[in-house]
Amino acid sequence: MPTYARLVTGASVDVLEPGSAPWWHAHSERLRRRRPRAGGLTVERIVDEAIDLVDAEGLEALTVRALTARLGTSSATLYRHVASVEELLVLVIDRVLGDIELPDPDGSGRERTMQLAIEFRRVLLEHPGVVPALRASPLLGPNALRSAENGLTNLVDAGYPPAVAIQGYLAIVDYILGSAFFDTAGVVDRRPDRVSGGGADLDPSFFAAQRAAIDGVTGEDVFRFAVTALLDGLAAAS
Amino acid sequence: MPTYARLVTGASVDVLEPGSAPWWHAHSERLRRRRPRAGGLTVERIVDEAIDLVDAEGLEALTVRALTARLGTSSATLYRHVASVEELLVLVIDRVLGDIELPDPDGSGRERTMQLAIEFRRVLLEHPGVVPALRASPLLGPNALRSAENGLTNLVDAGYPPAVAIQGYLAIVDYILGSAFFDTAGVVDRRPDRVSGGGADLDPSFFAAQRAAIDGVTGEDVFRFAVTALLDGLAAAS
DNA sequence: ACCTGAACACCGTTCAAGT
DNA sequence: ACCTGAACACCGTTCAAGT
Repeated sequence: MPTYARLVTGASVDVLEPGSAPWWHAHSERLRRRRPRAGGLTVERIVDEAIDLVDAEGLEALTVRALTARLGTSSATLYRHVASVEELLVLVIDRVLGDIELPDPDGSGRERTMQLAIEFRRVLLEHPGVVPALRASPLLGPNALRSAENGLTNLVDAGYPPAVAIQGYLAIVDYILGSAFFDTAGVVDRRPDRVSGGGADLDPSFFAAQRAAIDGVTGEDVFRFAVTALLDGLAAAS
Repeated sequence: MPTYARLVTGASVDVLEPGSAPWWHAHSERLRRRRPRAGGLTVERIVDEAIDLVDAEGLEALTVRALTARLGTSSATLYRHVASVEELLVLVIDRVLGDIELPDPDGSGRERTMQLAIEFRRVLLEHPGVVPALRASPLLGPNALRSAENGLTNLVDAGYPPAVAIQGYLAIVDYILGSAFFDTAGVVDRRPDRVSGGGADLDPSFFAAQRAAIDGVTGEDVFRFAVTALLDGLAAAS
């Protein structure tokens, strides 16, 4: 049984849910023990190539065969570095979240909250194809935790009592993810037969259409408006 | 070429994007022309069975073969009633949205807004497995439009200027969908090997875990809090 | 006129057999 | 010690052949 997880981390490990806290722990252990050969395949190269593929052709184009063809190996080889597609998606997500630049620490808590929200959204919209995978696992990777910690700190620094800060944080994150999720609908499917179809089959999403119909109201406008409203509501609840 | 769409609505129709406005138009035409035999398969039966299957075993269990086995026919038969799985999902979504009960018209605009939001969320959480399919197409089905119209009317009746009402509506809908989306993560995957695993592989999502960690703060609490905050922010922007 | 067995071109994943 | 061709058990979808 030469599955990767069994070989490297013991038979019990492939039971761990990819993206769970114990899985992340086992994963970092795994990476530490790696002694990659020059020119050989690495998890990093696999994840980078996967993101490029999804950005170019959408999530449904991310198949083991397509990815390994790009990497110049056979599909079976992938499984020496990654236990499953599910695991690959978990790594892709945290990699993307690593692009989030934390806000200038000199700003006020409220300014930093807005900055982080906009930056979070920016990163997600930069990789629309990846967005649906956000839900496939809890966001417990190192990059996810780094942003979460910063987000909570910003709200506490803004002066909200901890209980309010937590609720506000959860509400804002749900909103960021929800808005990114639905603002990227329709952008993601890049199957050639759709793109070349023209007209009706390129129908944007309902919400995008509504926004476009209202002069000057962009997804970004609604986003700033909503986050501001949430922050004001937070103040009222304190 | 006996594909359903070609047979009934003409060769150009199977180019229509399922869930788009022209597709919905063609679909209602199609249903009007149907003269179903007694005991025969109907789109309604297919959709009902699909929802039952997804509720019981999750979205990834919804395969043509599994569904037609439940319906007592062969997989090929499904394609006489539905053009593709994508189309089936569009019908499933609008069917679920049909469960939304519109708020008591005697309430104030603000009360109705909150009622509709909570009811929308309730329906989505009742069918956690279908939630990810919400993004697969624009929400332009008859039931989706019915709720959207009500939602906008409620905000206008609450006294917000139309421009504010629209932005508020979009923000609230994004939030409802986002919160349902992430609150149902982890609940959806009911593959037997996961459910029986116990412990680590049942890890709830990050946000659910955080909520559970804070005594008495439920997803519902955060939801009411966030919608209230958005409404208050709306008032401030008017 | 309706239904379907068998096939097609895909998936993710495994493993015996190569080097 | 690492890689991979070929296979396995699935997908969604099609269509010739049945009734």
